[in-house]
Amino acid sequence: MARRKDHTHDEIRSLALEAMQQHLQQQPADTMSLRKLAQAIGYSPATLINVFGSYDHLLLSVSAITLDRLAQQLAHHAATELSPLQRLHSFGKTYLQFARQNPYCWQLLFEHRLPDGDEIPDWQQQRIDQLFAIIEQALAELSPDAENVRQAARTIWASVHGICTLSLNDKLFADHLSNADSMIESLIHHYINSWSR
Amino acid sequence: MARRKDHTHDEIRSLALEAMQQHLQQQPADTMSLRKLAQAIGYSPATLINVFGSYDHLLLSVSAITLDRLAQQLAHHAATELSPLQRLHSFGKTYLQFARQNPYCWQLLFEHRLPDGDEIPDWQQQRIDQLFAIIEQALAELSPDAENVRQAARTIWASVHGICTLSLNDKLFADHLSNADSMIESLIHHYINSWSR
DNA sequence: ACCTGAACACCGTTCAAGT
DNA sequence: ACCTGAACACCGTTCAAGT
Repeated sequence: MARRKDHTHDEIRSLALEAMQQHLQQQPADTMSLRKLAQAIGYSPATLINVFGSYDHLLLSVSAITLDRLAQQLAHHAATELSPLQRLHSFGKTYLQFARQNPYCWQLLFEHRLPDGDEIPDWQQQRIDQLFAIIEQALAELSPDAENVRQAARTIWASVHGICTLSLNDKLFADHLSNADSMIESLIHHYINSWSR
Repeated sequence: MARRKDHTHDEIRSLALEAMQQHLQQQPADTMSLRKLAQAIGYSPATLINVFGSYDHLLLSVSAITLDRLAQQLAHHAATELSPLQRLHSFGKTYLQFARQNPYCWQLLFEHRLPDGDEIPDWQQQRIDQLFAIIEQALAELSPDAENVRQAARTIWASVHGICTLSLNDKLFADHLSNADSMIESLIHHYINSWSR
């Protein structure tokens, strides 16, 4: 058949990741497949398996990019001239906004699991640690107790995350569509109000 | 081939749902399939499609049962002789415990989405409303403001849910394994502490 | 009327064979 | 060495044909 070899390994990587991300702007991950993706970039399914190891690892690479984009937006909106409390509210707002603007990337990031014994790579966890750092920094300015800060940061993140998840999946059963925003505000306001006392 | 007809429609329903639930005690939903399930109960895949409409609707029926089991446990542990605050803590604790004891049922319940335009049936939403009622009842005893109660109930539920989700998926990156418990306690304590003031 | 075998249009992955 | 066609072992769903 037609030999390709027009691209290096890394170029094929980029082509595939780009095509997948473009798909995720419109449709959920499970409407794409290795075969469709391969056809979209003009290579065979087997080539993509060669490059990424498996379709699951291809999806994991997309999630890594999503995590980077999320981290970038969060860092950008948490400008240090804001007060700690303002930064926390900004974190929640930006997190929800990102989830809304990238629903299918976001779903993939948090719902895709590697099969069986495959472990989440270290570089993926390091990315998450960076997100926690934003919250922890703000909290540290509100309370000196380090261990408390670790737990409070995780509690706030997970709570904000839960509100976003259920909001995206329409499982909040709230009256107004915009309720997730005020729920996050309410959460951060009340939690910090008591926690930082 | 061998005619079955040994069972009524409803009996086939039960057989399939039972077999799926048994599978979910050990393995995630995506390791089962319509074909395997059909074979497990001695019918053809097409029969299950006849009975449930589609494999997706079969999975939805399993989730309905899961939701009922969850509601039952929550109601059981929220005995009215406890104080409102105690009942809220009991809710969080029971919710996490259920998620831990039924990880694959729980994942299916919250991650499975019907394709495209299929709406979540009314009877499923009614089940969720019952869960909110438990929280709302406790909150109502702490504050008279009805609209506030609705939002606070949803905020607390979604937050507890988020902590459970991330804990189950090992995405909390916490030091101790038992941290989800104390995070939920922290969340409810601080939120209510400020909210009910 | 109820059930299903066979067909249909797909999957991800492997690997011998081609260039 | 790099890539892939074809094969393998699966999917969910449909429907004509059997009882």
